[in-house]
Amino acid sequence: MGVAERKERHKEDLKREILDAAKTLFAEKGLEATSIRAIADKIEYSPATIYLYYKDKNEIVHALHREGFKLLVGHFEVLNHINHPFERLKGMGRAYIQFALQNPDIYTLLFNMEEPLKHVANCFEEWDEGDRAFDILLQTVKECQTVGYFTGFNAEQMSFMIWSMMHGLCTLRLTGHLEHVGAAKFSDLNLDQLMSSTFETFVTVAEKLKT
Amino acid sequence: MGVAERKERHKEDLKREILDAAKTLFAEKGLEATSIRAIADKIEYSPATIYLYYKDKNEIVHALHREGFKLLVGHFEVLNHINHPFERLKGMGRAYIQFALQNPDIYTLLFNMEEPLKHVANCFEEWDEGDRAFDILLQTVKECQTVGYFTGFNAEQMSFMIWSMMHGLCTLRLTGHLEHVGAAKFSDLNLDQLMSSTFETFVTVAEKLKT
DNA sequence: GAAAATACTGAACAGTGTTTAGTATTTTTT
DNA sequence: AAAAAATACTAAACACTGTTCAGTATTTTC
Repeated sequence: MGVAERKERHKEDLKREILDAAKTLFAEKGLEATSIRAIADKIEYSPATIYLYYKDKNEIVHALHREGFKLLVGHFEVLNHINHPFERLKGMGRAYIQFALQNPDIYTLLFNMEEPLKHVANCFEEWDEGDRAFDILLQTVKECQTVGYFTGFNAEQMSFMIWSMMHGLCTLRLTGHLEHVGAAKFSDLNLDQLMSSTFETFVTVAEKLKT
Repeated sequence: MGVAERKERHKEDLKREILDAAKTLFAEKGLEATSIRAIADKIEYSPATIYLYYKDKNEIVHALHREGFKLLVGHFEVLNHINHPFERLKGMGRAYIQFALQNPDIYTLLFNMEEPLKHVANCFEEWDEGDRAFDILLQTVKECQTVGYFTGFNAEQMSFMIWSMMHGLCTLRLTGHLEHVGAAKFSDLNLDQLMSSTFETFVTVAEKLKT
């Protein structure tokens, strides 16, 4: 049955090709501006062919959603060698910012859109990479508590607070709000510095709370 | 010239009517799902008429953008009577959350979209209500510093941090991410309670830092 | 060699934002 | 009062979108 396998492989290849084309166009022009026809053009198939491999556009978006989360978790996992939990937490913060700046559209897809998440909610069978990312944060916060950080706080709530702050910072940056307000208040600082210094402000807060 | 004035007034009325129809439909179905044709239907004019009063859809969105910021600033201004700055800051946090939950689509429009902000950047003549909202926050933080809060911190950076946290919290809530992760971690808490307690976590942090 | 399954596509449908040519109506000018 | 000009509005079209479906080659099975 080597023939069937080769065909199956080709089918998987094409599915991959569609996803890669979608990812490229998406990064170039954004989600809304990326049409099925444009994806079809890029892989040199007819638009209708796309629908033989993906149910609809949402399914493509969802596939990118899953890949995006894996990429983010990858950014976190390279920090595993850092023994001190608070140093690791700082590294995660910087990695999160870096991920958002390097993959602005994927970041928006992961955290600023409703639809892909709805799809995840309907997929019981598959492990949710998004929850895993939060678990990594939660675990790190708990470890920080064993060495005197965040004492007296609920770890889950503190993790939510940290995530909110990081997410808010990245989102305000990517939507241009940081640029808009920052230009008026910090004409000497560039935006990346402004993000960093806002993050470092939180780090200072956490260190002052240390017992 | 009474006739010309009456006509002018009618023209302003229709412009208002278009905006109100857009606002209603927008709140009902969201921005993407609100078409020019639907707005035209609601005010019982042809779609082309819309374009006699607004250059394009973006201009309608931008008009709603301006109104939204005024609404938010209004939420803040009712707190002016609170003398103690930190109590006022807490009130602002709760008002911000309330505003986001009561006007989810307007909130998204104000803080999670790029396009309306670009339009603002091109309008030099008009006072930007968005900057004013941030100024209110910044001023309050500075006042807090006079009574021992946030000592040793740069007020602008602290304000950015607070805004980021509040915005992140609201955005994660409105996109459904809080629901998604929260359901796994806090099955007993409802989402509004989860938002409140995350905010209160920050309040506790600020109080612990007080000198 | 005939039948069946596979892989793919052209054309269409219903929707979108937007433009343009044209039509009534009202106002101004002669 | 009649002609000209300005106003308010619209039907129809254009180019685009996601999506579906009938139909066509090609390949596999019998």
